[in-house]
Amino acid sequence: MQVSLQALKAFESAARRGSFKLAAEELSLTPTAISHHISNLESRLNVNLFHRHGRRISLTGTGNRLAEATSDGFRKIESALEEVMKAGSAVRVATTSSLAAMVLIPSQHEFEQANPDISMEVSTGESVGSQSYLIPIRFGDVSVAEDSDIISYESFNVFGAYGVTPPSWSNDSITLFTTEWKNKSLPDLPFAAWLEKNGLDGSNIKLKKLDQEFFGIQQAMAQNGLVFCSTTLTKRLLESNLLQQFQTQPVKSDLCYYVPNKDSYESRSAAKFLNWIEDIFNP
Amino acid sequence: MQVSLQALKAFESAARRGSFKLAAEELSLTPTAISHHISNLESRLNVNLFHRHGRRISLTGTGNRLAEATSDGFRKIESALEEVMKAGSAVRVATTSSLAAMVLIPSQHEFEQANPDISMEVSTGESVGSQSYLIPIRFGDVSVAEDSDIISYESFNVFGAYGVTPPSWSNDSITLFTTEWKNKSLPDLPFAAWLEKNGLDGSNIKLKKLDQEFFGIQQAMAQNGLVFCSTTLTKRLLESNLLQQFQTQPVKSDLCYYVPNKDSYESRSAAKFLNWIEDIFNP
DNA sequence: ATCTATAGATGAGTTTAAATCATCTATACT
DNA sequence: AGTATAGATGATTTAAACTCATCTATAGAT
Repeated sequence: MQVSLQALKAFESAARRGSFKLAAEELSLTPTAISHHISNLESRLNVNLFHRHGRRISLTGTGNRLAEATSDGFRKIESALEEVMKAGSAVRVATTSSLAAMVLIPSQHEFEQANPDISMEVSTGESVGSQSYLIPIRFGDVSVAEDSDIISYESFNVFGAYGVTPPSWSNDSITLFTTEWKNKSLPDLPFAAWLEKNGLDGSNIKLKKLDQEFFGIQQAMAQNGLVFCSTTLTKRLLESNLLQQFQTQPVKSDLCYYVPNKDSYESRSAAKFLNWIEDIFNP
Repeated sequence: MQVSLQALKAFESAARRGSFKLAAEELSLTPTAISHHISNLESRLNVNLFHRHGRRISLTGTGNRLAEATSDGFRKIESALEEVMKAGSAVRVATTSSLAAMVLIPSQHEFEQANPDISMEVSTGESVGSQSYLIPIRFGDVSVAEDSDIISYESFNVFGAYGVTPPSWSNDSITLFTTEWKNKSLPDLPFAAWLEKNGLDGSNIKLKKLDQEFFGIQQAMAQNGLVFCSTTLTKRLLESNLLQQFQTQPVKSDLCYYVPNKDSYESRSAAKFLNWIEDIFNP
């Protein structure tokens, strides 16, 4: 093109503001720069774009037509840019209450410390519209998720509040918090498999079922009790000695966390977030 | 703005052509420049815009969205620019058959010689839609035209083919070509006033009426006859000795040539043309 | 009316952004 | 496997963009 885009931007701004001085302020330039741009534009186009009444200016008819087009055009470009920049400077993550409460929100600050240029936002609940640039972390059956989308295969085990005496499985009557999904299409927790793997089939265990894993965890912590739940959710609490685990072995399940179309996120902040969350899940 | 428009243009082109090399050709740059622009853009936006498969590229989802907006935006701006440039590089003039045939078309070449960067186009006829940037030169009653729009007040006189013997008004029976407008709202030619001014009231003059002035002029030239017509139309022919005038005095009329809203033409080519045509009419 | 302050124009000089060149890597096609 | 092509990267050069100093014209105030 034979006319510079910057000159057009200067013109657009001057036309919109009706003054070279104001355009200069808007673009962080000197009025001289605007004047040069516009006279350059006028001589390249062989058209007067502004009438000069001494120290006052007004658009010519041609100037007016050009101004409309340039304003529309730049506005379009700028609003798209803003969208994209938003995507680059923030990650919005939507996930289950349990993952949000037990993992994401507690480590949100840590992520932002490690990535000062990215702000992280966590949301839960159904109301999560399909906003652009939202990263959903879903919890579900491994068979419904694409292999490449899975960020964590869930294992389960029994945990207790820190300091609680290890239960003697064979003798005592034990109360264990566990989860029964509201959503019936989700696979059940592998409690039977866990009993078998740990040779505790005949134990005298009473289950208290809640519909969110983190409710059970919180109950166990509050009442010095025990909870059968995902190892992913408890990792942080184990590390900070708010929970403990015993001699029992974890069992795999058919449950996993996954991000639908994980590879379709090309914003660098999304990529950083996904790497970071996978690192947390699979250290 | 924190991203350069040139980088966006480079991106737009690369996105549209699907190749840095092709974009470089389109923008008359090196592929290196495109590459720099795009990686600069990507790091400023914190978003990958292209997938790199070795030496092949493809848009990311974000890239695609941005490309749509930038393409639309730049297209809008560029098409307006083209319009304006057309206005700057050409003048389109619409006028009466007589003015076109006797004045504008004969001096078209001269104008283009004097203004090599401007191409001039002359059109006549009713079909002239209200195209943008068309300059109409109308012929009409001085009372319907704005004073400032008038480029020529018409005077009338009798002219003859060059070399024809001057008529002896008192003795001979003389045939005179003249004009009777098809359009009845136009004032008649000031023939009676001319007779009076030149003291020829009683002369033996036979009028042959045609509906375009230049028909009369051509007839007079072809038949070594006489024509009563506008001095504007004949000036060129007088100068080139194809017509001559006699001892008679010209008379003013109520007719004029004018350009509606003459001052609204701000393209420099239009301004040059208008100056030039006024110079021709009023030397 | 005259004076002052302000907006813009103009030309020369400076700065920074943008383009190129040279070099390197990866891949598609013989 | 070998060659040619597209793109990446870093250093260097170039040209466009911006500013500064100066000047003009006008709007508003005294």
